[in-house]
Amino acid sequence: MAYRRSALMEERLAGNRVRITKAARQLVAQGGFRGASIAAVAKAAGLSTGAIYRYFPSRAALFVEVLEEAVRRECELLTAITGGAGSAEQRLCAAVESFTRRAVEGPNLAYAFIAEPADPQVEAARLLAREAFSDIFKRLLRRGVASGEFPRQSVEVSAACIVGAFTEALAHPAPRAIRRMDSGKRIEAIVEFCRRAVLGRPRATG
Amino acid sequence: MAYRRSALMEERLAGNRVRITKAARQLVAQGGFRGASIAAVAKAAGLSTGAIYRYFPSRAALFVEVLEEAVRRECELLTAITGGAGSAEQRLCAAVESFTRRAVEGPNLAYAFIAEPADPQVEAARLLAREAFSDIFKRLLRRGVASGEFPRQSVEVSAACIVGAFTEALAHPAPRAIRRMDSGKRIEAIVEFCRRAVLGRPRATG
Amino acid sequence: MAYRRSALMEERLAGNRVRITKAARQLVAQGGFRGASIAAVAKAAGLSTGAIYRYFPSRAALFVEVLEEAVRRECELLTAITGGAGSAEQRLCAAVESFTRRAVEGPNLAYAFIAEPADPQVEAARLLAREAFSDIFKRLLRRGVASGEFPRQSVEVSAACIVGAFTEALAHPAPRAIRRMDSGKRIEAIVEFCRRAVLGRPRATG
Amino acid sequence: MAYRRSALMEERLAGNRVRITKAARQLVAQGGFRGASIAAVAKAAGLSTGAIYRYFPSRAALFVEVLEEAVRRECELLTAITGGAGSAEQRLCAAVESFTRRAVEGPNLAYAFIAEPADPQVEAARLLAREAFSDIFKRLLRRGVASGEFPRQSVEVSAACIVGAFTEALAHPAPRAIRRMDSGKRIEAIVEFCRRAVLGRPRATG
DNA sequence: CATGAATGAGAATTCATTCAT
DNA sequence: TATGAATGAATTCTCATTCAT
Repeated sequence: MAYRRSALMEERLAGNRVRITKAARQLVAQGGFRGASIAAVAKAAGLSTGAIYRYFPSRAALFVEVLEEAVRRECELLTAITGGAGSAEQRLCAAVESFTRRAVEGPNLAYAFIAEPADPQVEAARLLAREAFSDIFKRLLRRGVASGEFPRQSVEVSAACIVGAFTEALAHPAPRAIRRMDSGKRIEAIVEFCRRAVLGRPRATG
Repeated sequence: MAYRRSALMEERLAGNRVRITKAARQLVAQGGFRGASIAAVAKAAGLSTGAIYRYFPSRAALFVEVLEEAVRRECELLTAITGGAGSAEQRLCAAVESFTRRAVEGPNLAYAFIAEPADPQVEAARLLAREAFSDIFKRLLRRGVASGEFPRQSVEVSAACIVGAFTEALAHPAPRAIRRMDSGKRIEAIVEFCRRAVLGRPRATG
Repeated sequence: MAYRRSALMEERLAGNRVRITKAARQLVAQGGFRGASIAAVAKAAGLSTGAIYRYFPSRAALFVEVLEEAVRRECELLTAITGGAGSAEQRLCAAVESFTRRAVEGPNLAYAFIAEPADPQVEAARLLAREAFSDIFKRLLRRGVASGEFPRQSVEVSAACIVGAFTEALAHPAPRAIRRMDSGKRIEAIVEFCRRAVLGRPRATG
Repeated sequence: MAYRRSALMEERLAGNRVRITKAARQLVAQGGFRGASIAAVAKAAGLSTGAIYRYFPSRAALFVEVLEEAVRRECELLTAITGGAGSAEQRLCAAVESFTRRAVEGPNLAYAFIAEPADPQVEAARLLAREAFSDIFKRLLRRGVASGEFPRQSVEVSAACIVGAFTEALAHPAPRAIRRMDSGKRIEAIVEFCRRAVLGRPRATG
C-alpha cells in the first residue's frame, strides 16, 4: 500500500531541511568546519544523526548546500545593488558596505566559507563562491571602466582584491587593532579603501 | 667515552629537519592542514612517523615552526624594503611586488597560513603572523600619511586590506580568470591596486 | 516526533554496559591493566572499539567504574558483617572468610585493584579502595580494642596488614604450595592467621 | 687481528652492567615499570639505548635480572637472620623488622616487584621471588611449629600472609593514616602484628 | 520515516628494538 | 664497542556513515 505524502509531511520535511542547514551554518560560523560534526549539527537541528542522511547524502554535500545557499543570497543582494541606480562609484561603495555590514552583524560565514579548506567537494563549491562574488564586482568594474568613470585596470585582479580586502579586514579573529575599532568606522574605512583602490582618486569633498 | 657526533650525521639530521619542514610546507600549501597528517609528512620526507617526533614534539609544534619560519623570512624581506630608500609610494609598491612575486613562485603558504583554522597553538601563531605582516605595512602607511605623501586613512584597516587583497588574488586555487593571466601582469595589477588604494590617485604617467 | 527507546533496546544497552565492565574485570584479573586494552575489552565484549566510548568517556573512566563497582559491593558486604551480631572476634573471622571466599570463587579483582599502578585517575580510585577496606577493619578493631576483647595494637597497621595478608594469600598466581591446597582449607588458614594476629591468642578449643 | 679484552675493558663492562641495573632499580622504585623505559634507564645510566642491548637481550630480561638481584640480596639477609641464633620468635621478629626497615629506608622496590604486573617473563620471575620470600618464612615457621614454640598452623598460608601483610603495610602510596605514622612505630606495629599472627599470644611482658 | 547504537577506518603519539656510523 | 637515529607496530580516541528497531 503506497502512502501518499501528505501536505503536512511535506512541510515537516522542508522544515527539517531548513533546520539542518541553519544549524550547520551557525556551527560553521562559530567554530569552522571542524566544530560542525554531524553529531553536533543533528543535535542543534533537534534530529538524529541518521536523519541528516535522509536529507543529504554526505557531510560534504550538506556543507556545499549551505555554502551555496549563503552565496546565493549574498549574490542576489550584491547584484541588486551593483545593477541598481546611481553612479558606478556609488554602487561600488554600497555593495562593499552592504557585504561588510552583514558580515559584521551576522555570524561570520564569509570567513569559513571563503577561507577554510575542507573536503574537495566543498573546496570546489568555495572556489565557485569566490568567483561568483568576484564576478559581480567584475561586471560593475567593467561597466565603470567602459563609461570612463573608473580608470583602466585589470578588473579580474581588482575584483579579487576587493573580495580579499574585506574578507581579511573582517575575518575573525581580526588583528587586535581592528577589533578595537567601532564597527561603523571599520566598515567605512573598508569601503573607503576599496573606493580609492578602484577609482584611484580621493573622495570628492564639498 | 662519548662518541662525537660526526659531521656527516649532523648534516643528515639537519637535512631531515629541513626535509620534514619542507614536506609539511608543501602538503599544507596543497591541501591545508587536513592533508598534512603526520603519516603524509613522514612519507613525503622519506621517514617513518616515529622519526618526526624526534625532531618535533607534536604535530602542532611542527606547523608552528613552519609557519614562523615562513613568516620570519617574509617579514625580514618586507621590513628591509619598507624601511629602505625611496618614496613611501615606491617602497609600498616594492613591498607588495616582492611579497606577491615570492608567493607566485613558491608553493603558496600564505594561503593556508593566513586563513585556515587549526589547532589552538597554530591558530595563535597565525594570528601573530597576520599581525606581523599588517604591522609592517601599518608602519609604512603611517609614515607616508605623516609626511603627507599618502592621504589620511585608517592605517589599521588599509594594512589589513592590503594583506587580504594580495592573499586573495594569489590564493590557490585562484579564480580561473586570474589563473589564466600571465603572472607578471597579475603581480603588476595587484601592485597597482594597492597603490591606488593607498594613494588615492592614478599613477603619474610620463 | 520522538521515538521512544524500546524496552528491548534499553535491555540491550544495559547488557552491553554489563558486558563491557565484565570483560574489563576479567581481563584485568587475568593480565592486569596492561592486558586490558580497549581493543581487547571490545573484542571480549563482542563490540567495536568505538562502541566502548559510547558507554565510557575514556579507558581510565571505565576502569575506575569497574573498580568502584567491585569495591562498593565488597564494602557493603563487609560492613554488614562487621557491623552485625556476635562478638568482635566472630565478626572479624566472618569478614575475612567472606572476603576470601568471594575472591577465591570469582575472578580475582582484589589483586589487580589493590596492587597494580595505572593511570593517575585509576590510581586515585585504588588508593580510596584500599582505604575503604582498611577503614572497615579499622572500625571493627577499634571497637574490639575498646571493649577489651582485642589487645591494644595499632589498628591502622593491623587493618592494613589484614588486607595485605589475604590479598597476598589469594593473589593469582599464588605460590604453588598454596595453589595446591584445597580452597576451603586455604580460607580457613587465612582466617585463622588474621584471628591470631588480632587477638594474640589461640582459638579457644572446646 | 683478534683484540684481547683488557682488564680495563672488563672492568668498564662490569661497571656499565652495574650502572644499568642500578638505574633500572631506581626508576622502577620511583615510578614502577611504566616509568622505566629503556630510554630513561639508558639516560640514568649514562649510556645510549643501544648499549643497553649489549648487556641485556631485552627490556624484560633486564628487569628479571634486577628483580632477581634484589631478591637474592634480600633472601641472603633473611636467611642469615632466620637461620641464626635465638628463639624462633626472636628470629621471626628480627626478620620481619629487617625486611620492613630496609623497605622503608631504601627506595621501595618491594612494591613494584611484589605487586605490579608486567611482561610474562617478569611475571614469572616475580612469582618466584614471592615464593622465595615465602619459603624462608615457611622454613622458620616449620621449625618453630616442630619445636612446639609456635602453635600448629598452615605454614604455607602463614608465610604468604606475612609477606602480604608487610607488603601492604609498606606499599606506597600507603593509606593516609599509615603515612602519618612515625616509621619506627610503623615497623614495630608490623612486627608485632606478625608475631601475634604466628604465635597466637601476646608478647610476654615484664 | 526517525532513531541513535554500532561500526571501523584513521589520527596522533609512544617506545622497544635495530643497525649504520 | 658505543651511539642514537630510525623504525613500525601498538595504543587511545574520533567521527562519518550505516542499519536494525
